[in-house]
Amino acid sequence: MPLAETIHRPTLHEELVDRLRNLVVEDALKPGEKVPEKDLCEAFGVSRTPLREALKVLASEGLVVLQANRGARVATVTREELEKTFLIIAVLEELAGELACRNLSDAEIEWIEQRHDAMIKAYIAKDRKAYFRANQDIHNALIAGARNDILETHHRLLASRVRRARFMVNLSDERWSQAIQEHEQMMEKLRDRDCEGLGRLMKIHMMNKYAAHIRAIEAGPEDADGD
Amino acid sequence: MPLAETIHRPTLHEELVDRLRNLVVEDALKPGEKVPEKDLCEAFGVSRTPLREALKVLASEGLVVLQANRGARVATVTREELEKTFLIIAVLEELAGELACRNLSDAEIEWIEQRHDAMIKAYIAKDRKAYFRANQDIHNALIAGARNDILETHHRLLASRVRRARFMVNLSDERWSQAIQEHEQMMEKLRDRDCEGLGRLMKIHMMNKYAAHIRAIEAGPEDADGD
DNA sequence: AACCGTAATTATGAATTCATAATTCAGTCA
DNA sequence: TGACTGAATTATGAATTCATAATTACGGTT
Repeated sequence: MPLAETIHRPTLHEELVDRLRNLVVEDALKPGEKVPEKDLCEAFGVSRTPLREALKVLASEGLVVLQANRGARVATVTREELEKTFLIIAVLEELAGELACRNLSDAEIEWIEQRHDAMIKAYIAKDRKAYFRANQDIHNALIAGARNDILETHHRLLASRVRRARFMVNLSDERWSQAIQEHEQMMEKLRDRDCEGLGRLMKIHMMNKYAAHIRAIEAGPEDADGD
Repeated sequence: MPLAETIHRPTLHEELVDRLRNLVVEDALKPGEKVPEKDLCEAFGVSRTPLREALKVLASEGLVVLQANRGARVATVTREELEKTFLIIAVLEELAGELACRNLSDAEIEWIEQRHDAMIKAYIAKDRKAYFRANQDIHNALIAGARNDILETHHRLLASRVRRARFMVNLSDERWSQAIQEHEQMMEKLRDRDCEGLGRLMKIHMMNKYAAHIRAIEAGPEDADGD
């Protein structure tokens, strides 16, 4: 073990990338909205240079779109893009599940098991907030468990673009119970260290999540929180 | 059909992103090398502002690493990162193959078939340059055929990081003939529109490519061109 | 000669300034 | 009244400037 971890003092533009990304992901900046440099500079109390650098990075991540001489807009996600993105996320989660299943320690699986139990409790109590948190923890643990930071990065890039879509979907009772069942199966595979099986399930889980989302927006585009 | 396509005047920083990326991918800037802003500004005849914006983008793509107050270096790819990256590329190609197989028109498949024949001819003639070009065309056509620009983007991001590794590998006779066989099988699946089959093969093809590469660098790290 | 500390130099992060493209708005004319 | 023209305003792309961190060079000490 190294004596100490290298100290990391973030530069302004790095800080701004994070802050701006959060604004977008947390929906403080809504899709299609224009992002005037001046206002953001005032809001963050920085000059335009680091802010513009940050916008360039976010643009390369696809979170905002830059039009030359016309500034930045928060990227909108069309139904097509949503489908394209979900397909990719699904195969990345499949891979992540397979790798995580191989690499997670027993203690880590135990921790996931606990979060799983918490998720079930939240489901029974119909506590969507708690359910959502536990669900997030489990998925994050599985992605991180793959021990593949590049996979994690790309997963995060893709997920951030559809985050609103994923979590604003109106979680129907049917879908909710289906999701719970899928999670039960996933836990089983994980316990048994059936790695290919877990991967397959995670892919299916993601595709079902997408299908449920599409049904929700086709039915009516009012928002909600969700799975 | 629209009367005219929207004119796109690239900004300096966009232009620089492309140019710099090419320098890295084409190995004019070698891994680990420091990339001093001043020199590049002179080389490109621009001020530091757009160049720095471009470096931030390349850093977010992982092609260069930025150290605060210490400038940019071309990213080095460790063996671990190489493996992590290949795993992801493999599942993306699997997905791409499946989608391309469904979406490609007969005419497009015919075109790929022609490139495949050209590749075989190049193999028989032991013309590595021509082989390489045809091989690239085929892979690109399959990725593009997936009709998923987001998949294409992420594939490109990942591939650019390992491009040197992928194509500098010393292509052994054994591996070369194996690659040809794999391509034959892939063409067969494509002709039969066996989409899952093509996807599986493309994944395997990529993993074998990786394995061959590892064997090559374990054996001796002298460079060459290749499959 | 090797090592340490300090000053000079250089390179980088960030602010500011400048040039120009885009937008807004007032005024004109049909 | 409404659409068009063109000046005024605003916002953005890029260059320049400024401040500071990092590196190098130098000199003293042992």
